[in-house]
Amino acid sequence: MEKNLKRMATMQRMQVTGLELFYKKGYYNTSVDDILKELNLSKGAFYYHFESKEDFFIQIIENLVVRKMYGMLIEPIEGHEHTLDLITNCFEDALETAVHNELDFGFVLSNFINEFNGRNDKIMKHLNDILKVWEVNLVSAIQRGKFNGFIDRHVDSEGVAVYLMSAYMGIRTLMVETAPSARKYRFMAQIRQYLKSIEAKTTTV
Amino acid sequence: MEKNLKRMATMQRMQVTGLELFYKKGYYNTSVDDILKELNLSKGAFYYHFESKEDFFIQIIENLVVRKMYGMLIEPIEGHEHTLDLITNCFEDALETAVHNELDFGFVLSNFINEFNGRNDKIMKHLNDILKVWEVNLVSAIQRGKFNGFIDRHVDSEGVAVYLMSAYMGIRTLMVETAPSARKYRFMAQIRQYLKSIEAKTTTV
DNA sequence: ACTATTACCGACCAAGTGGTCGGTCTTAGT
DNA sequence: ACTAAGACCGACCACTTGGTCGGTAATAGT
Repeated sequence: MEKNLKRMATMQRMQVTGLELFYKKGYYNTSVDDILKELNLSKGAFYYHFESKEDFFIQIIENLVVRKMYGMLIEPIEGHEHTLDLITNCFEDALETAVHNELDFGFVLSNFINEFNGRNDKIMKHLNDILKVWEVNLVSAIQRGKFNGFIDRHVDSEGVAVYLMSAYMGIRTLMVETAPSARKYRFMAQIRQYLKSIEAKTTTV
Repeated sequence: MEKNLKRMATMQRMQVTGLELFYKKGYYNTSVDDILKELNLSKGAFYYHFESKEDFFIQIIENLVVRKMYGMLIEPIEGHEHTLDLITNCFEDALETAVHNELDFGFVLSNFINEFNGRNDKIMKHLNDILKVWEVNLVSAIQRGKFNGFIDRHVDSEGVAVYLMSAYMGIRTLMVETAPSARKYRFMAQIRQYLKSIEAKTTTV
C-alpha cells in the first residue's frame, strides 16, 4: 500500500512534466529522455511504469487533460442560471488563464488534435472523445437555456455548440503570439454580441 | 537560362511534395528523406537546391502558402460589393474546399502556427506575417463595408476581424475528424447569424 | 573536340530516437 | 537475519535524423 503510493507519486510527477513538455514542444518533438532529464530519472524508471511513450501519453490524457477540461469548460456551465452568462463567464475565465500563459486545456486539446490528426488514430480517438463530451455538454446547456426561456427557441443547439467551440479554439491559436490580452478582449466583445443575437426576444412587442 | 528552368522545375516539385507531407505528417515528423523518396531524388539534389530543411520550409511558405492564402481568403473579399456577402461566400468556398480534403491554406496556416509556436521563432515570424496580412485585409474590408453603409458604423472592425479569423481556424480544427460537411453547414449558419447582427440597421424606423 | 558548369547521386557521419535488460539498492514481511 | 518484491539505474541496441562531400553524367559554350 505504502509502496503503491510511491508508485503513484512517481507516475504523477512523470505525467505532469510530460504534459508540460508535450504541450510546449509537441509530442513528436519531445523525447522520453527530455522528460527524464527534467526529473532526474532514468529510462528504467520510465519503462517500469509505462509500456511505451504512446501509452504514457494516453494516460496523461485520461488523468490530466480530461479532468482539467471538466473543471474549466464543462462543470462551469452546468448550472441552471442564465445559460449564456454561464458560457460567457466560463470562456472569460478560461481565456484569462490562457493570457497568463498557464495551461488552458481547451487549447491543449485542439493543439494535440492538430498534431495527431492523420498520424495516430488511437490517440485521436481519445482526443475526439473529450471533444465530444464538451460538445454534448454545450448542447444540453443550450437546450436548458431554451427550456428556461433564456435562449431563443428557434436556434439550432448543435450549431451554436459547434460554433462556440470553433470560436474558442480559434481565438486560442490567435492568442499564442500576438497581443493575447487585447485579442481576448476583442474576442469576448464579439462573442457577447453573437450570444445576444440568440437570446430569447423578451421584447415580443 | 534553359538550365535555370530545370532548376526551378525541380525546386517546385520538391516544394509541392514537401508542403503536402509537412501538412499531412507535420514538419518535425516528416524527414527530408520522406520527401526525397516520394520524388525519387537523392539527398544531394535536396541540399544542392536548399540550404537546410528550415530554409526549404520558409521557401515553401513564401512561394506556396502566401500565394494560396491570397487567392482563397484575401482577394475574394477585396471587391466593393456587399462586404458581408463577400466574406460569407469566401468562407463558404474555402470550407467547401476543405470538405473535399484538399489543402485549405487558412487551416494549413493555423496548423503550422500550432506546430511551431514556441519552437522556432524564425518560422513563426513568417507565419505571423501572413496572419497579419489576412487580418489587415479583413479589417479594411469591414471598414469599407461601414463606409458603404452595409455594416453598422458602431462595430469594432478589429474585433470583427479577429473574431472571424478565430471562428474560421477553429471550425477547421473541428472539421478534421468528425462530420466535416455537417459541421461546415452548421457553422456557416451561425456565422451568417453573427454577421447579420453587425449589419447596418436600414430599418431605422 | 574540349571544357566548365549544372544537376544530381549515394555512401557516410554524428547525434539523437524509442525501447531492452541485467543489475542494484531499499523496504516490508517473516 | 533472510528473503522477495518493488523501484530505479544506465549501458546498450537498432534505427532514423539532418547534413556533408567526393564523385559523375549530361549539356552548353567555345
